[in-house]
Amino acid sequence: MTIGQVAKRAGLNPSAIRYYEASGILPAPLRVSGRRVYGNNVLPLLAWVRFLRSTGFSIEEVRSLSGPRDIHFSAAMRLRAQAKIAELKAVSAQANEMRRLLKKALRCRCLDPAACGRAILHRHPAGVSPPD
Amino acid sequence: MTIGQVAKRAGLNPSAIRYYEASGILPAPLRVSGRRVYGNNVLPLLAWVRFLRSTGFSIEEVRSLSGPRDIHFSAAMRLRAQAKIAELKAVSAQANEMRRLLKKALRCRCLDPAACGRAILHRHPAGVSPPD
DNA sequence: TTATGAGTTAAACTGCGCTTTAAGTCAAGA
DNA sequence: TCTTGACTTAAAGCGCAGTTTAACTCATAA
Repeated sequence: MTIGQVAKRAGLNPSAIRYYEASGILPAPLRVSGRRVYGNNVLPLLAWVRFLRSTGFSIEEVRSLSGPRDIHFSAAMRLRAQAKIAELKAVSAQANEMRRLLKKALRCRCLDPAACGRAILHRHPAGVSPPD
Repeated sequence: MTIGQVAKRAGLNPSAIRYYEASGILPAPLRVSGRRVYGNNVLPLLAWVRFLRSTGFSIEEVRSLSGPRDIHFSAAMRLRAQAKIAELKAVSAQANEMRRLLKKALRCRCLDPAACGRAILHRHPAGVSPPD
């Protein structure tokens, strides 16, 4: 497959695929007269990368996770994955809390944003130091 | 209060406060010999802005929400807030799904990341088109 | 043969939300 | 008077994850 075909099938831009290769998270494929030629095996790999990216792993993290090719979930990866799981839990909790507060704000009809801020943020979230 | 004092009490940098003012989400305060002088009323307002920002509203959205000063939750704002609530719900659900998949990946010990991707992504998340 | 379309590279650009920098102003304290 | 420290501005910089651009190559179809 050409890079364009891979891109289409993976739901990515060719530029993203080149970028992944340059970032070292995608192995350099064969070249035929200068052009990249991929086998089918690149598709699950790209799906895997997309999964990790959408899960919140940075490019750097994805790279560091793909160390020795023969051991998939190395100890290091397991650690990182566990950390990321905790992170995702926090993200979800934060989103839920913010949702709760926004709903509360929606129910409130005070005329003064400042006062409303005071009211809504009374039980203050995420490092907001409440006004005195 | 000077901008430095406001910044300290609001838990922000002076530059962020100036940035908010330049972005039109914070009213321009009085000037005394060129320097900004704030009243206490700016603190709940900043708390409010911080709350909206931490909830995921962009600067642009925060601006668009602070339209007519006398009506706090305008119809437009309620709409936007409702949209954001749905968004937050999706964020939370997505985080939970990713967490589920990562946990699944942690339990798996296959040797081939590609095959693992296939296995884990079998019930595919978030726009990942599964490899054939 | 020539045009077309898809590929190649390095380098610059994007968007967001600030932060940092450079150069200047100002009031108060020593 | 001089210094200090906090402020002022406009403009540039940052980090991330790609995208876009410019200039080029190449195989294929007309």
